[in-house]
Amino acid sequence: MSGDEIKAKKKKKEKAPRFAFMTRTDIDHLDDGYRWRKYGQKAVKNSRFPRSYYRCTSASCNVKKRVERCMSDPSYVITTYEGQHNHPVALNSTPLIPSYNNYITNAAFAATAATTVTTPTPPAMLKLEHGGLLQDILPCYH
DNA sequence: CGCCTTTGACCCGCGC
DNA sequence: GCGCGGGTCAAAGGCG
Repeated sequence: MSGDEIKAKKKKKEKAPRFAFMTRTDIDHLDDGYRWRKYGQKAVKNSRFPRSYYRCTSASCNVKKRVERCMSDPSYVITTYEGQHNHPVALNSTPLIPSYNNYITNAAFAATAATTVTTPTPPAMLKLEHGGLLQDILPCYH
């Protein structure tokens, strides 16, 4: 890893836009068009289920992804995106959710630029090919 | 062969 | 001052 990353993290908190949403699916690996590499797994106190940490495999892509199961409904998965992709989709295959990626970027940008909470009028529910449904979007700031 | 996954241990920041 | 939680990294192995 590069000291720059650690330096950036330690010296300066990079303003990575955080965007979280709840999805109902049995699979954690939803191909949004990008490749993710799991780099850690830790159990949360509030949840009896472990939380998974993913990171974009792209070289210049410092995007991080956090996947956790709902404490009350294990059938629901909370995905939190941190940062934005800096390179085009590496997957030449058909992305599972075309609007998915665009939606995240839009929401993240809106949350960062707009101080006031303004919902960009997103699709209420996106149908996932895996049989899941995009339930709701929540501006997660942790 | 290449790529990704998993586990453990380590480290830092903050709270009380 | 001390402790805890959360987060990250590294290495190895397995599989397609």
